[in-house]
Amino acid sequence: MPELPEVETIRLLLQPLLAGRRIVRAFVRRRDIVGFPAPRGFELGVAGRTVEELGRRGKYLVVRLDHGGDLVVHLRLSGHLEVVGRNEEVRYERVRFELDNDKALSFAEPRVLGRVYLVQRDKYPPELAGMMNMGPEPIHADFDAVYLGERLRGRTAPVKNLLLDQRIACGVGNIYSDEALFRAGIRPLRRAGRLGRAEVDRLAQALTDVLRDGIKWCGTTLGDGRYRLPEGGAGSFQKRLAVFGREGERCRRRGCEGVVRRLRVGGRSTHFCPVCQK
DNA sequence: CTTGTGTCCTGTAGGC
DNA sequence: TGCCTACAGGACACAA
Repeated sequence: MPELPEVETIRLLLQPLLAGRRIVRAFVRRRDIVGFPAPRGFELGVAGRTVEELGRRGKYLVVRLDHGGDLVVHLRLSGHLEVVGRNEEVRYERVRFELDNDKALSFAEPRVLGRVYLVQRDKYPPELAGMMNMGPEPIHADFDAVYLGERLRGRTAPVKNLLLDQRIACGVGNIYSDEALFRAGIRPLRRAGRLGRAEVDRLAQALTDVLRDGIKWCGTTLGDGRYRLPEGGAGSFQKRLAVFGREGERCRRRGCEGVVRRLRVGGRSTHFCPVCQK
C-alpha cells in the first residue's frame, strides 16, 4: 500500500511523537513479522532504547535509536503505524512498542507481509539486502533523465515493470508509476529501451513531480482506508489521481474524450488513458 | 543479466 | 445467507 509519499508522510507525522521518547519494551505478537534478529532478540534489543529521529529510504521507515541501532519498518501492502494509548487495542496488531509516556507505537499488518528489523547502523544483515541495493530517490537531485536513460537503455521489459524495480528508482509503487506514466504521456506496456530522449526526460520529471505532489497531499488513501495518517486522518492525493483506480471513467485532462483503461502488467493492475498516452 | 511467473498471508468484494 | 474466486498500495525466489 504505502509508497514513498505515504511513508514520508508517516515519517513526518510520527517524528514529533517519537523523537526523544524511550521504548520501554516491545511485544512481538506475531513471530514471522520480525525479519531480524529472532523475535526474542528483537524484543530485548529494542527495550530501553531511546528514539533519536526518523529517517526513510525508499519505502523503508528507519527509526534511529541510541547506541547505534536502527529499527527498520517496511509496511508492504497493508502495514500501518499508529501511536495509541497504552491500553488501547489495535486490530491486526503484530508488534507493540510501549513508550515512556503512557502511549504505545502499534504496528498493525493484516496480511503479515510487512516486516520489522532491528539492526546495527553500520552492519545491515542480508535480510535487508533489498534496502542496500536500492536506487536513488526520485525526489532527490541524483535522480535525473540522464540516469534514468542509462538504466532503461537496452531493456525490453515494459517500462511500467522497471518503474516498480526499486533498484532503478526507489519508492515508486503501483499507484505512482501509473500516474507518472500518465503525466509523461507514455503507455505502460512500451518497451523501456525504446523510449525516445524526450520521453525519458518527461518520465524522469513526472516521477519526481508526482512523488513530490503525493507528499504535498499527504499520500493516497483509497476507498478501503487502509492507509491512514498516524493520527487516523486520511491523505488526499486520491482526489488528484488521473488514472489509477479510474477504469471506465473519463480522462481528467481538459477536453480529452479518452476513457481510462485497465490492464495487467507484470501481474499488477495498470491504468492509462489511450488518448493521452502513446 | 534479463524476463516473466509464482508465492508469501489475510481480508474483502463480487458473482452465483 | 453462504460458498467460491479473484484481487489487493510489495518484494523475492525461481526457472527459462
